[in-house]
Amino acid sequence: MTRRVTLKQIAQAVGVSVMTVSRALNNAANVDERTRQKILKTARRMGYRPNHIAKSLVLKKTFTIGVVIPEITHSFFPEVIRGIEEVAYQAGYQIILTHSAEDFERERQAIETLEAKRVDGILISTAQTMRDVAIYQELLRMHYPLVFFDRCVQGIGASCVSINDEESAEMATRHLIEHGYRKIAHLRGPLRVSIGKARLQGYRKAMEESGLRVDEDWIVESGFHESGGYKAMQQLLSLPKAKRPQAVLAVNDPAAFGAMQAIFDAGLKIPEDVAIIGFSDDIRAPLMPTPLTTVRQPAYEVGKRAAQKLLDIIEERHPEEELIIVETQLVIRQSCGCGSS
Amino acid sequence: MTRRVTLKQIAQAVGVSVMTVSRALNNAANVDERTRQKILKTARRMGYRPNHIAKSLVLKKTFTIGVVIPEITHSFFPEVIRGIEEVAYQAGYQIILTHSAEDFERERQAIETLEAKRVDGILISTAQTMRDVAIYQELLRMHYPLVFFDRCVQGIGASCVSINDEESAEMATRHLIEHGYRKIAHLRGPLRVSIGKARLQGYRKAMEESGLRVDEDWIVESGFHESGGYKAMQQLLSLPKAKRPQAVLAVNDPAAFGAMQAIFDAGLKIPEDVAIIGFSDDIRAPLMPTPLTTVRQPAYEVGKRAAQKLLDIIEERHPEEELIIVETQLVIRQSCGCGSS
DNA sequence: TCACAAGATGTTAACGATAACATAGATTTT
DNA sequence: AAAATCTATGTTATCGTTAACATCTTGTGA
Repeated sequence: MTRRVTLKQIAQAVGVSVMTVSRALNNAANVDERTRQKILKTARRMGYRPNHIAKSLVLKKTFTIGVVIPEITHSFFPEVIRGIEEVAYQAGYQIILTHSAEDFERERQAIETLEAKRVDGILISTAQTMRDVAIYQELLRMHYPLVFFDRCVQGIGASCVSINDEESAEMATRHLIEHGYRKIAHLRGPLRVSIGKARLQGYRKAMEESGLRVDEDWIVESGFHESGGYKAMQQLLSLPKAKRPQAVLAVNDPAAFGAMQAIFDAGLKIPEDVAIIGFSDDIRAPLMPTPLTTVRQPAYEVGKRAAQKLLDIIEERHPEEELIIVETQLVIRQSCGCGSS
Repeated sequence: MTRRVTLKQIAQAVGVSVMTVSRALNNAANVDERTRQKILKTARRMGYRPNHIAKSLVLKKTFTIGVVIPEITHSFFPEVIRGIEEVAYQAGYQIILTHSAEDFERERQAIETLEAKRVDGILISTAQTMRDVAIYQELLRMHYPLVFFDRCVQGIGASCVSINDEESAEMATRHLIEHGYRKIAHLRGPLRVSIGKARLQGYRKAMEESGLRVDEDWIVESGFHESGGYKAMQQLLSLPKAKRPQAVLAVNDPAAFGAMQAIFDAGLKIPEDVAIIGFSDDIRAPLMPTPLTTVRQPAYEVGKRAAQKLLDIIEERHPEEELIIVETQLVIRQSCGCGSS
């Protein structure tokens, strides 16, 4: 790369000290207007580009935040990123995006690199294979600004932005119960991931409070993807007829899509034979052969709130731990048994 | 933030010079094994985290690449990003993601910041409102590694990774012609964006070579979104019956979705009344009431190739200008008039 | 007219790391 | 055994910028 123009070179060209150039370019006070103009002109002429690396070194601030997501393709995260990016942009921050591909080791590496790059703070949605919380605790111990979003680790003192998973799952399950279904199954996510646990709890709570028995065979792990949903649903459909569920709450929409395919492949109908509700309001949800009733997660909003909270910590406005809940909404379509909307 | 441990502090603790610590931590030769072990142990105990900012300053290398995309939500770009991230990760690079929101001024700012942060190279997909190419030329003049992807600026000496837009549009148009349609319209993108221009050209070429007349009223700008596609299609449907097109090639899938809705809202049927082909193979394409025939763009592949090319330039393996074409594939479904596949 | 404030600019050190060269002591070569 | 080579380590300068303090001018009020 061509050697870059530095403050020193501009200083020499204009015939002033480096410090004066620095002051002029940073619009600091106490610089003679004529000197400033001359410096600005020369800087432009010479094609000067500020060096934020040097600046960061002395300021101990990079105006960069690190984002660690487990998954890019799933339509939820791009929306979250857009929210984060929007808030960061407004505040003059850049984002370094890293992708753990649901792999804990890769996530740990990502965090290490982000630390090495001295990002001003980190936003994390944990990987499915998360094993221990020591890395996060270490970050917190050093007072490294850290905010979890969507998939949180709670109880270690970090702020968290997520949706009210438990209540939402409860609400969705209640909706199925109101339709008159009694045998309701749940395709659950991994329990070490916060949303997996919370949604399962919400499901259980709704069943319990309605006095419905939960057969443990109705709770099957599906993971977050189509294929897992397909297999899990097959398993449910292979139960003896008396045990077979009339309705299913899926941990997210992709799992629901897989399950719908399995139901279809078994020659059954939705919602007549099996009703189903998903979670996400994936872009594809309204386009399914039977449009999918689902819990809409305002992903953009989650991203925005998470970034705002992180900046509040970084800039020491509201550094205290906080649990921010973004409200969901049950989007009723046909898969739950409701008439065409 | 807590004061960070530095090489100097480790050096003092162990009783050696800073340089020895640096060497030990970088696995350089000529460090006594016992000394190295002692240093490594002390570094770990003290919770040392390397400072890439300082490192970057002296090495003039950040192991970071900047990515500028015009749009995050559109399912194409998240996939591209995943490809970029994957290649970057393998090579030990991080990515700074910036989002121009289709705004030229914001894109210019993003590039400036990336330069200031001294990223080792930049990947760009230009904004729709692109006005002049001076910024890119400036980057190239300074030999700043730069690769365009998807929406390229050609003829200024930068490498570009994209799909064979023109040929693909030609192929898709031919397919419509083979179905026997004669009056074929095109919902085009903005002409200042490379894909807008190329796809239009491909359409024209196919029509011309088949000896079909192109009525200029058949070429309507739709932009890249549903709403634009909807409006553009309404415009086509309002043409006098004799001029009304029998088939449409849309510049991308979202535009096609909008158009399909307009056709549906006009009480017409796809493909019986109007056939349509899109471009992208959006995740929703197979789920449309009439599944959409479309040109599949291997987005992940585009991301990978772009990142690889950029790294080839950065690491001076293949710095020469190159036009990399990733092959598309016509995914035949029903909207073009083909029977159920 | 003198002391003092304010304005404009300069000087020095620091941020945390590495490159390049320097220097002891140990080991090999002839 | 002297010279040459290698090994382990240290010293100094540097990357590009800013903070903090120092200095020099000019203007101002008593």
